[in-house]
Amino acid sequence: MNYWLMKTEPDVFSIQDLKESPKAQTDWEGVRNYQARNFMRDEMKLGDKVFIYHSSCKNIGIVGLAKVVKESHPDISCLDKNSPYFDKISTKEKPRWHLVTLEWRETFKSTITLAQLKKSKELEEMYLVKKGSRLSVQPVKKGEFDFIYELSKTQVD
DNA sequence: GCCAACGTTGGC
DNA sequence: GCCAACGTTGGC
Repeated sequence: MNYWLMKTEPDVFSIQDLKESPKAQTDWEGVRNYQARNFMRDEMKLGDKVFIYHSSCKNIGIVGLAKVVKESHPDISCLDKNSPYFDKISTKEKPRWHLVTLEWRETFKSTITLAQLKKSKELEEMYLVKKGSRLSVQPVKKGEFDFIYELSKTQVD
């Protein structure tokens, strides 16, 4: 079992949108960064747990939990001329981009804010809180996952 | 809206 | 293979 964190801009696709998707599942399309793609293509496995993180918004932070319900398959939005994620280099035979399918598990009672994560001694080594970290798909260590998940259960609004 | 940090592109 | 120019991310 591996643990991950995936960023999304809630104005584009929020955890509520995930929850309200058919079967509460969605193909995580639009990732256009090789390192992030490689995590999805090569390392994310069925049943892995994924923190959902809202970025570029009013209330930045981890908002809930999802799990991987389908491993790597092509991100066909890269072939769609009308998609904002269109990529002219990709072909049907060789799509450059791959994704996984996520299923909503829970939405935390309140957002675990980035500021809160940064203040936690236990998370000093977490990739997310390091300067200059921009990866939209990133691994989370088990200890970090457990600590944050515990926070989600104990904190009140 | 600003800007630091990072990634990508393309000329040489 | 280097690196300058440009584009993007994302917190503030």
